[in-house]
Amino acid sequence: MGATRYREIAESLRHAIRTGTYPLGSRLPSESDLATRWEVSRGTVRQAVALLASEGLIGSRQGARRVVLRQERRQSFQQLNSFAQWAQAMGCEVTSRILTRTLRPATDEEAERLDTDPGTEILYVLRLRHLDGEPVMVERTVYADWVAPAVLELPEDCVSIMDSIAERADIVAHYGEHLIDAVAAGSEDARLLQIRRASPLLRQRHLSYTAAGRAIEWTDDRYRAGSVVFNVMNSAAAAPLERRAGPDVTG
Amino acid sequence: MGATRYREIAESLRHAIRTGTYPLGSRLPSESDLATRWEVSRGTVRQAVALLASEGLIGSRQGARRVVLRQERRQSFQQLNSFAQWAQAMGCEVTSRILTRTLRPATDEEAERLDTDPGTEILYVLRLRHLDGEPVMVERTVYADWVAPAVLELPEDCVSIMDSIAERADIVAHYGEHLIDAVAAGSEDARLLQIRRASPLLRQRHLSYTAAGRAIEWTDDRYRAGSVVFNVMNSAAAAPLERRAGPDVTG
DNA sequence: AAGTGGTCTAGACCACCTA
DNA sequence: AGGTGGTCTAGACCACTTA
Repeated sequence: MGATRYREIAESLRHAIRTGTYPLGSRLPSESDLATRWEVSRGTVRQAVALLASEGLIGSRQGARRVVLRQERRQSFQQLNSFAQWAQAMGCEVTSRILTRTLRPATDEEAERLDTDPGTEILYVLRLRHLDGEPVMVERTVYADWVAPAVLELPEDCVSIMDSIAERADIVAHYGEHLIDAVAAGSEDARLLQIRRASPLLRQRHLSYTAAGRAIEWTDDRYRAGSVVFNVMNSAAAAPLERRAGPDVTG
Repeated sequence: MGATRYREIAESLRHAIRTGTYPLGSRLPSESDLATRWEVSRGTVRQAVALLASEGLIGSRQGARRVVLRQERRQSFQQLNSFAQWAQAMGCEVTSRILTRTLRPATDEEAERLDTDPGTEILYVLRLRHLDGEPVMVERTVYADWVAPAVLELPEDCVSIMDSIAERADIVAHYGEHLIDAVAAGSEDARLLQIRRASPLLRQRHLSYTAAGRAIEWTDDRYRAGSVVFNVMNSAAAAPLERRAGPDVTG
């Protein structure tokens, strides 16, 4: 996390927005104004404001000053990819328990997701996760063969598998792809989460991979309804999220 | 949609990625290489590749060539904000019916979302939407007072309200904020979607506003489970989506 | 009409990866 | 060690908004 000039400026602007120096709906100083104040070129100022725009904090239109759209910064990638990091940042007490760990050949779908050959030995993990003592999420993950040894070493109450394998085996997620939808609780889900069968669950399936593009894991996380909300901010300039048809859309 | 040099280059690269000139996992030419080929400066090439990166197509790390992460472009902002535009792009037949339109004072929550005073007269619309004849989504929207007249003029089978008011009244959404979670179907939901009460629904609440930051509408869309999946791609560099606690997380 | 953001150039130095 | 992306500069012209 290198400290650069444009990150400094961005952080200063973030702080000014959060503390009300530039209230919601107000206009930011012009680029040339900021460039003068910070004694940098206009290009560097543009890098700073582009960062804030990508965080959804400000919006812009040609010819008009930039406008403050929100006061709070969006959470980081780590917090989206890691349940533990997210929950800790929220100030919740997180506990987890690995219920089963099974080495077995990958199914065709798993092999495709993990970009490996069908039949490769992968590691399947079933895990139950709690917030402040309440069971909130069931996690079913398959880890790629080259990751499995590191995961097998971990204790069954390990709070964050991703953090642990980053530290011990230097396996770090750089990219993620997420599929979000709603499903009815199956009997295993219902038993573990202590809810009725067919209750609504928010499902987040995601694939993590390294900076080099190597797949690490493919996971199916199911949250009790009401426990979690996903939030996304977009604009005509940038739309990070897309909507897709589910399997049972007719046609 | 102005044609600029960097957009041209981006479109050309997108095409090359989609058609396999640069397959999944392969490396893109270097910036200086592209700059020479296109007879532009390196800065312009960087704008082009930044665009592709924001679409999730390519990833980058300092010192190494850019890598192809996916082949297909993410859908546009319009398609995320507009059910009709999304469905049409998918090749589905879309129909909609406005069931009720009611002018009434805004509740406190609605007033806050629409950034107006509690008690301001807003327009509440209940609408049922079909894909290929199947009821798929229930939409409950409140429109800001200044938008209401344009919406009241529309026929009850209007396919896209956002498109129509853009055309007739020049009211265009530029930004959106989305909250995604799962809920159980209420009795009205169940009746309209022809499913059982308490069935799982994927809920997308969203707020649209203009380029100037003025709130247009606040809506609660509920999809039949299995009909739609939200997809997001993120990286350590950019995380557009965040996870939030729901109302009934303990603590 | 003046101000502002959007686009573009032609350089430069550095940190990092790959061979 | 050479190549590559990340950062930064100091200009320029244009399209658009605002007063």
